[in-house]
Amino acid sequence: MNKKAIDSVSIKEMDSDVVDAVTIDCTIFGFHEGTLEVLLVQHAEGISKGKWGLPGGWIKKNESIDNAAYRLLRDLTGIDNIYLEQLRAFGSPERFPLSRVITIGYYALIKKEDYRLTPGFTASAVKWYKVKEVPELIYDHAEILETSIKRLKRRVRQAPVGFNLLPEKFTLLQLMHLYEEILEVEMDKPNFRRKFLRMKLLVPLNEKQTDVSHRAAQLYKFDPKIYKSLTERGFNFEF
Amino acid sequence: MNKKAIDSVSIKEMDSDVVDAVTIDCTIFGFHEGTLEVLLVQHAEGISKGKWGLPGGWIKKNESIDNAAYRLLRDLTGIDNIYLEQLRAFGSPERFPLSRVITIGYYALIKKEDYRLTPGFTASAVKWYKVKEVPELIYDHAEILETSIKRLKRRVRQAPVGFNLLPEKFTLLQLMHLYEEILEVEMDKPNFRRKFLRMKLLVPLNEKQTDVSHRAAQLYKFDPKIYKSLTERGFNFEF
DNA sequence: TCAAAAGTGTTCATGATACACCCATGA
DNA sequence: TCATGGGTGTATCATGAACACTTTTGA
Repeated sequence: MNKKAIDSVSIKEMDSDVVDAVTIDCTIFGFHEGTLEVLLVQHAEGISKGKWGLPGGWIKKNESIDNAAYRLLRDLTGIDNIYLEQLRAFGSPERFPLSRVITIGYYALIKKEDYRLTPGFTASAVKWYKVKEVPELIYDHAEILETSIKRLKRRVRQAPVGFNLLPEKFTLLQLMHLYEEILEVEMDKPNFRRKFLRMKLLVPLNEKQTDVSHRAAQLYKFDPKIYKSLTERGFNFEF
Repeated sequence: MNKKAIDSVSIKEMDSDVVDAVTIDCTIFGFHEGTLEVLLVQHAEGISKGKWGLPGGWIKKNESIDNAAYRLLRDLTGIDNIYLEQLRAFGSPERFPLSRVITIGYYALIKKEDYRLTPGFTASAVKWYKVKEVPELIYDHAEILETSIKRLKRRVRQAPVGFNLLPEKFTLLQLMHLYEEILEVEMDKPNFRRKFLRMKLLVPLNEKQTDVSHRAAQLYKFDPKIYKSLTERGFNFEF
């Protein structure tokens, strides 16, 4: 038995044969006109010049991985307080052609209304794509995207994270369409209403839709305090 | 906007300020006499000499992360074909006191009957601990263990991974006790039977318990082919 | 008054839960 | 014959799915 194999404590030797490069790559989801979208960047230099990929970068020595991801997103979108979750590490030896690099995948949910292109950045370099219409991606980014979509599908059934994709005020139908789009299912409107309202997660506002050519719908907002108190008493979603 | 922030393609500079050390740490679960256990190692050298931690090690440049984890487990337990799943990366800047090291957490499920201490390894250096009785662990290993337990609880409700902790042949009650132990709940025997049998995942053997001072129970085995065909048609657990 | 979406009511089938009960086996 | 776990039957209740129906609003 090799002692080193079980002792991660020992300091890595200078000339060792082990992985020494780690990046972050992040899938950023948005929701626009009933469609799920992702934010892609076009690489401006290097061997993948002109190709599209997920935004990413290096992790600095004095920041946690999560904070590195937040920093990247802030730089890219200009938004703080983004919903962000780590997926896992991706580490096939061939994933990056020039050297051995492990990447840590993240996915983020943003309210597109809050998003603004950062000054100094041209529209051709950063672009929203519909999830079903993404172009070919560099390296293993298609796999990371695929994993992100799967994770989002799962996550959305366990906690009300979908709200991070909607504007502050929304109708029950908008919420249902979000779930339908993410989960790729059709839902029954009356049943969805009752099911969601029963959870008591939504706060009805003293406000209705305006300028719609049909009966105006009640607007709701999501109250994270209510969610917190419910989760503390044990709580679960399922659609 | 910093170009580097969104372009993980560019080769890392030699003297850069970014993370350059990655390890693996693995929680190994076993099940013995109705109790969930984990395999811990006692560090023989370095600053944490004498203390207990999860088995771990470095990732080699020519192997995937998963394969690094399999290699570590094979070296440690002598077993191939272990059930193994990545948790996520853990990367607080302070997690390792001597330098900046990111670790990728794994958890594994092994049939304890298959396990044998590798020759040249003394019992004092590797030991099974009951999950509820683990000693203080080095670095952030308590967090990794905690995450493993949570993940196992979740995973066991979605797929029949629990079988990887049981011997080849088992009774329905043994299976139920495994679920009770992992999920920390009490279950109803008749209902558990029916629920599990309805799934048609178990293959009844032409064999019963022997040498028990009560009615001998039917022995079952788990057929991965059946599980596969069921998952392809869409299938889900819930307890 | 029509179209379109908002919103309510009701029925039916399924599955979870609780628990009473009988069966086989060794000590 | 008793203790112990193996195994079956059944009544009750909660939930999800299907769908018919009424309401409100702008065009």
